[in-house]
Amino acid sequence: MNKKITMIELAKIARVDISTVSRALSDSPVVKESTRKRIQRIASEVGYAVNAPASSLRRKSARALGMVIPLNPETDQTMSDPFFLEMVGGVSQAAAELDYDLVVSVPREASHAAEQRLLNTGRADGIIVIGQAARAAHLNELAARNANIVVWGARMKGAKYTTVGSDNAKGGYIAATHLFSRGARNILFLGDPGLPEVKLRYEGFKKAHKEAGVTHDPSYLLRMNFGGRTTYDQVLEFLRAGNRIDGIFASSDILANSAMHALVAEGLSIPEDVKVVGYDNIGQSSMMTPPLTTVSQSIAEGGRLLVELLLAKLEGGTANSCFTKTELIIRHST
Amino acid sequence: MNKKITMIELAKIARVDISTVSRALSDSPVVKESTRKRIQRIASEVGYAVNAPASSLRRKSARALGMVIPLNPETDQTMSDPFFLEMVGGVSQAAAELDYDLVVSVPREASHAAEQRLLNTGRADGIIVIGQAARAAHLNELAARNANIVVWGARMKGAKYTTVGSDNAKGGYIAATHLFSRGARNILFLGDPGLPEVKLRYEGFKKAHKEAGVTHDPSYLLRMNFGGRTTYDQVLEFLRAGNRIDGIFASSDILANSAMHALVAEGLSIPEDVKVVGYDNIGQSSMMTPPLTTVSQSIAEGGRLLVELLLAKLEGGTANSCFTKTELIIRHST
DNA sequence: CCAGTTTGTGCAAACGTTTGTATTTGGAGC
DNA sequence: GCTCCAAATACAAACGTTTGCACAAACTGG
Repeated sequence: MNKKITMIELAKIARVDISTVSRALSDSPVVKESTRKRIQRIASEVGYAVNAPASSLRRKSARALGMVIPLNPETDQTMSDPFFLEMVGGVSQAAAELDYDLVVSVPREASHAAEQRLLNTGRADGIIVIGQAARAAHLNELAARNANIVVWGARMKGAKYTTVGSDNAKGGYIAATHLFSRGARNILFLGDPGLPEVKLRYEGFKKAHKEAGVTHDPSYLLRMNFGGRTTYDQVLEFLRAGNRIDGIFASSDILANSAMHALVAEGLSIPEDVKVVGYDNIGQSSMMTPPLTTVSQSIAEGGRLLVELLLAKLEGGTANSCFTKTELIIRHST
Repeated sequence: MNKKITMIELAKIARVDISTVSRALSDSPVVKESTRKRIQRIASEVGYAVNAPASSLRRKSARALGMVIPLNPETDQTMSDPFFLEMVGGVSQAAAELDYDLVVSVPREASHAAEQRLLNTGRADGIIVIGQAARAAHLNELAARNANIVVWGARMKGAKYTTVGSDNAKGGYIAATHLFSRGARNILFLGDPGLPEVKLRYEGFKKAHKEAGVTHDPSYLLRMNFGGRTTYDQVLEFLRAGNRIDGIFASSDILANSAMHALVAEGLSIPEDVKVVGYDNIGQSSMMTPPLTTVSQSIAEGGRLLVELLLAKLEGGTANSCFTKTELIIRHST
């Protein structure tokens, strides 16, 4: 490391005071344009970069956002779920464009220690939490202390924090409606309605049934967590128990994929025998066999919104919870 | 934000000097055990956390690692490739366990500006770069300046930096050998040998052919980048041109998946007509139809190794490049 | 009981910025 | 040529830690 140059040395080179350098580098209008340009030129010539810790210390702001991705061992979601990971991409991009760094934390425990730490240590100015699930109480507690926090997920009653998420009820509704339009009448729902997001999807799903005059047998709900490890077996068992279906709505693409796998194993063809709709529109869904029709959550848009709302909060504004565009991506026409 | 408490106030409460508090919190053996315990207790009671920027400034170490995931627009790899993203998970976990924070950066341009910035601003003590591709020269330049940098990828001739990666040559070799053992003789290779990793995989692949006495027709190499967007069409075209194959070795699971898709479209069954082997063992590969036999890169292990080697470097040690366990995951027996 | 040693704490100086305030500089107006 | 004002720059005090050093207290052995 060619010994790092400091602002003081830069000031010496430019023959001005260090304070002028500081102001010049932050584009303060108070320093004369010619001086500013000159200092900036010198800075880039010698490869100077403002020391982040020092700057953060003095300004009491890290210009960094924390991103917390809680892996609830209970729901069996792992880092390999592309949904989570696409979210990292989206948020990272959005943060970078606004010149914020992103500190990622993947806590194992269910407490809100990770959030606390990021905020209390001053390493992040605000944090983005992906998924609330059983942690809503914790998050509320944090939010109550006026913490700058934005959450990806469904808006829950009484939640004190800002959320961004897809319109889950609408998502469930359009998925079911699509299946009806393709002739499906006996639709299996996959997911854990214990999670607020899934609950809303299920409700939208049922609402569509009611409106279409199709009865939904509650036993056509297969409870399973997001991990997808048990999906194949559960669906297989369901089919072998003699249940007849012509449609599946899975609350995530990963579940849909495993379910399709089970269908094929039972000799059913997709979409001729059974039509399948997923949720998320992860990158892989277009490459599945057959390409999966799914409800798009606009993960990239979500990432951008999360960052924007958080920054608005940091600047003292109020940020309202909002939905990302929730639409059906139709991948096979039958 | 209940106004953050500082070490000074903590010292007042504990009726000791701030320096003692500092030492106590960092588990210095020089402060008496009873005092240490007492201070730590008080700290956790009042919810005190050491201010990271101040600490970083003083210690000249951020206790944070940078992770750079360059998205080369040329090779069309996007954040949605689960491989990259699983890597984030692995590294993040490993870093957290060693009490380091992880600053993630996803630069768009091909320069090494992101690495520079993370290092120069002192926001990260060292950085992990995922993939080298066309950036080897940049990375060498950085490494030459004694930068603390560890790279995921194949070890390249003359590279000055430490690398961690799977044993690509071995991977290609065992993939081909497996296909032979299943009776395949006309194997199609998918990937871009312009990339060092893929080149090695291809060489191992050819070596296996030579040893098995099977001739490899160079036209059975379909050049394509990692994105996978064109794979389906390329494979389809290849088949429709009348080429007969009974095996495919794809240099990534994503490519393998699209290729399988094309095979099915041509009425070929897997693995009866064509046996397919992928590379990476991403989470989805076990859920494909049929489950994909693939060469495992041990991404989680890779993440751990990257972090460990980088920390070793930070502590002044020398870190030798190394391989992760590279093994075949057999998912269908035929 | 005193010198010498160990053990535990306190003092104070950094670390590299940012920013409120003071000071200089260079013009304009008279 | 002097005053006054604005524009541009310099001064200096923080920000919250860590750590070398000095110091005090408590032991040890002779």
